[in-house]
Amino acid sequence: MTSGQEVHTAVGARLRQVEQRYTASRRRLVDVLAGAGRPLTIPEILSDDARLPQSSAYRNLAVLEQAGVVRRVQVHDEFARYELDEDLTEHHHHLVCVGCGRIADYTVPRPLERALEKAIARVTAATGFDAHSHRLDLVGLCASCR
Amino acid sequence: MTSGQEVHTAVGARLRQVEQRYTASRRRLVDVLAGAGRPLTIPEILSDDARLPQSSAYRNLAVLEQAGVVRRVQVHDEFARYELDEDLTEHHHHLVCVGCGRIADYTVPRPLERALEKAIARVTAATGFDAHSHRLDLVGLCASCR
DNA sequence: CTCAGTGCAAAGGATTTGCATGCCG
DNA sequence: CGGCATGCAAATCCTTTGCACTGAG
Repeated sequence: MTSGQEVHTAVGARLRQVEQRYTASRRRLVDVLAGAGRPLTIPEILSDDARLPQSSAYRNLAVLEQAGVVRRVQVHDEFARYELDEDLTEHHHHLVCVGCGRIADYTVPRPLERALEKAIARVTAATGFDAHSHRLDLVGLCASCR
Repeated sequence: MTSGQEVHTAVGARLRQVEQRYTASRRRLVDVLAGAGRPLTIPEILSDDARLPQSSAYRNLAVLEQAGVVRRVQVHDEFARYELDEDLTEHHHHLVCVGCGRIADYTVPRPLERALEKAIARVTAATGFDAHSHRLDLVGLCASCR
């Protein structure tokens, strides 16, 4: 896990690469997401920092996504969710609770992760599909919804 | 892979379990999805069979989903997609092309699938999250978009 | 006859955009 | 100063719903 300061430095660099500024509200969005440790919906983000107007949140999250700073996570939920890019945090997957709709991060054992990557390489060779990344979600019930 | 006739029989049974009829338009939806071999968006489904009005398609897909006949697949796409439930087809995963937005089905080698299940069992034990199913998507570029 | 299913048109709701204003560079 | 970022409000667009009609049992 990188410190908050490092994250901001890295985010600033990425934004500059796509000729975007690292403004105060964008910084706030990054702060909220960095502090969550799980993908957040827009309503969650807005309630976390009341100074963020809805439309600016949507607009800035789109900019941040384009800059490779945040990632949009789509689930069966009605709301889209956002999280920091894995380069800024760590490679992980999601536990999707069908009871309460919450999403938690988790990481799989290193050996399995390696097996996944090997298998993905085989898929590329066999199908001609060039995989940039993979998503492994577990769908079920979290401890409090069981 | 089950034949078209078997699929209809199984679908009819599931609908009866939730006290729903297997009507002509529901049958058409199942036919379209069975013939696709990949998750389809509503526009794709509608253009495949012009006799399906939009609102009925949405409504019947919701019924079929509730009956466990179809599954809603959410991707970065703007449209939701639907596919037949895995019990009616076969356990598989998705190749998501970021170029054209298309989604293809694929299956991973049996040994990896077993490794996944073992790892999932460990996650359940360690975190208290009770996983009913898993999703493994590969995100990248398909052969024609490379 | 009764009631679920259908289809049209209108409503809903998350997300996007137009436009006037403020602020960074 | 010039142009991007902002914030409000209005528009978009996928999806859902109200309502009158049809058809199966």
